[in-house]
Amino acid sequence: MALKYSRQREAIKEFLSGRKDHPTADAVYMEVRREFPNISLGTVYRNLTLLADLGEIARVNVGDGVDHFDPNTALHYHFICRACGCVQDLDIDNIVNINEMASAGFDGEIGGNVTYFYGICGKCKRKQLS
Amino acid sequence: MALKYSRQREAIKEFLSGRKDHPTADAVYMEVRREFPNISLGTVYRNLTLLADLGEIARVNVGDGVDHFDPNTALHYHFICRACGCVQDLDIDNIVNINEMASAGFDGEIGGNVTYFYGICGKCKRKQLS
DNA sequence: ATAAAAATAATAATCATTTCTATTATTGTG
DNA sequence: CACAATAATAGAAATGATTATTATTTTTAT
Repeated sequence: MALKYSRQREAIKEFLSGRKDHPTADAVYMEVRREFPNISLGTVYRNLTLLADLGEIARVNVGDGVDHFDPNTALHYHFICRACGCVQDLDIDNIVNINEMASAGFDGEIGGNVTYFYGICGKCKRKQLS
Repeated sequence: MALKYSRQREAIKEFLSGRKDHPTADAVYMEVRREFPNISLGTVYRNLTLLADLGEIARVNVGDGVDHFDPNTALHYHFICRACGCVQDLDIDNIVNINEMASAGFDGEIGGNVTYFYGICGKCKRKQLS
């Protein structure tokens, strides 16, 4: 099944590429709908899954029950605010090799890890003080 | 709303305490049903949530779309097999302080992190070789 | 221009989980 | 022990995210 161009898919990719807030499928739907008023949610889901499978975007599971999508496919870590639920990128320069640590004394093979951090984001922290 | 005893809740707690395989709510339901043939799935969910809120068990999100439950509430890490989906405990002795690393240059407050490892478990690895 | 194949919109289905409600079980007090 | 207050239950319906289905529309190679 050779890939065929679709304006909807381009719009989804285009929208996502300008985002740093890791939108959900529904958030993508809401926005792309302004350009394509009768795009269906199913189309959004199908294309997000396709793009993720192609490796053009990343699906991010931060444990809040909803999938988020990230135009940045490079390895990096995420922070999730317990107060507002926002998802932000973290810039950890020292990449610790926790995979090797975990491999010690384990009889299987560790291929990777998923790590996310949670707490209170800067905005919510400032709001609490006032 | 003061807590009241319930035989169903005891059975759920009892069953879970003897497990190392991190069962899902449905798996708990299937087993406890042998003792309480008409326990409802809703009761299982409600009690698992209650026990987790009380801190007597832990809810484990390993990114497979289903919640798992763990009688071990102490800090430890999990491994998920990409082949069979099993969830195992990992024994990492050196606990790296990645929270502090992530905090560097971040304007919010990091309270914790969720980390899980994935790969091929020992059993599946051996199966692949044969 | 056209026909094959892929993508779409709209809708129905699925799956995990939560909520609702009438009934049952637990428990503190007389 | 009886009994009333209230928490917990079973069963069923509801919810929310996601996937599947299908008839129609787009894309694209010839």
